[in-house]
Amino acid sequence: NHLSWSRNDFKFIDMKQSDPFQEWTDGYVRYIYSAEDKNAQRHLSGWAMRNTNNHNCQILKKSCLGVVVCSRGCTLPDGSRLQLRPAICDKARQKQQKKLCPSCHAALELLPCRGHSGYPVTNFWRVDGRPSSSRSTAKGVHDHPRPESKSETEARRSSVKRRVSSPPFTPKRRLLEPQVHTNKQQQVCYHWDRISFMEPNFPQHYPAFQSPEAYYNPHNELGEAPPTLQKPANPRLYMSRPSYEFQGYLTSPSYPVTSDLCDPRSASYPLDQILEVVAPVLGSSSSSSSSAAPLSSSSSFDPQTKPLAGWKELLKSSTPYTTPGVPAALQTIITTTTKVRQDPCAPPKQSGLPGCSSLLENASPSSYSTEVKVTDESGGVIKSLSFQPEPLPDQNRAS
DNA sequence: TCTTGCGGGTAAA
DNA sequence: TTTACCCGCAAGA
Repeated sequence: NHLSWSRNDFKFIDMKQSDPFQEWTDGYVRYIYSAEDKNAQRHLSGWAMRNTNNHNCQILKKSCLGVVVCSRGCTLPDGSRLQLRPAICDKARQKQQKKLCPSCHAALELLPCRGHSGYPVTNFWRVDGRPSSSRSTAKGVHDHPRPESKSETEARRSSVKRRVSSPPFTPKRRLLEPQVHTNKQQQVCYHWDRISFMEPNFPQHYPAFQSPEAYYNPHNELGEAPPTLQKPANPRLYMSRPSYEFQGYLTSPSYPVTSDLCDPRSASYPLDQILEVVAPVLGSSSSSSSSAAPLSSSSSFDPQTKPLAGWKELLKSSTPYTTPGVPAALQTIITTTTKVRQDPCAPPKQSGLPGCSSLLENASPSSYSTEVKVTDESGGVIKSLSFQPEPLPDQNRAS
């Protein structure tokens, strides 16, 4: 859906709008933040995201570490479950995993994130084309409960320091989010390849999965599917309940549940309400039926009733990269985009370009040759236009 | 002590 | 070539 991002890029730029900071991004979403946003400056995330070297000095890539849980799956005294934030540092994390569950003293277990085609969900950060903003792109749907947020972890640490003889740790949020699923359900929940996590009703069964963001109908203008996250297209727009915490962050406007939002041809979305149009376009069914799902307060979701075999059969017959409803001209942009680019990290003697940091600060169309491959955060080609001073190399090693 | 970001390097697809 | 991931380093909280 690079093209849809591209189009949204222009809208955002034109409208000079920014998103309120999203701490719990989930799904294939993208946000543009004001440069004044401290959380965005710190590349903050509620998820435990570690830095990943993508050999691209302009794009910071982070991948999710998952969540640390009790290996026995015990229930804390308050009825909640332990969901610790994995330490970011490898050594610290190893040390962390040697610790025991504060409740049942069983070993702790790290549930790795496998929400992006079997790999951890990734977040990409980069300075926006506008000098006063940055943007974040998330790829993948977290297939595990939320860990403690960073602020919670820090608060707990400082609390532990203050109170040497403190009672056993009970994460604050776990008090608020009793886990209603059984272990069997967890098994299902933790492996997204068994079910669709874009299933709108899913959060009703797993409160810890609640994301503050609106999920958008998994189809988009180009019909580009996430690499292998090929889930059956769900034509419905759905969103989770507003979070009961981090209200300061979650000031997203109320998202209109209209079929327009599901129509890739509609260009009338309020910009500050567009997060991302995601999705595997599987066949033609997804774009044609765009009935919006209401905020579901009841749930009929049952993994048992959605056998994977059915999904896979659907996937087999799907054509994820077809683009129903996409204006031909827009597709042409991609197919004709010149793939010549300069290496922004290359020494001046090779490229004649400034170094990475200065490039970010002084990015301008003149920094590149007349043929520029413009990519999104994940490295896909999104446009070949030149009016926007956005040097966007591949997310990975620019060579 | 831990987080964060950077970057060299390897391996697999 | 792309992507994931390992490792070490440095700066800073």
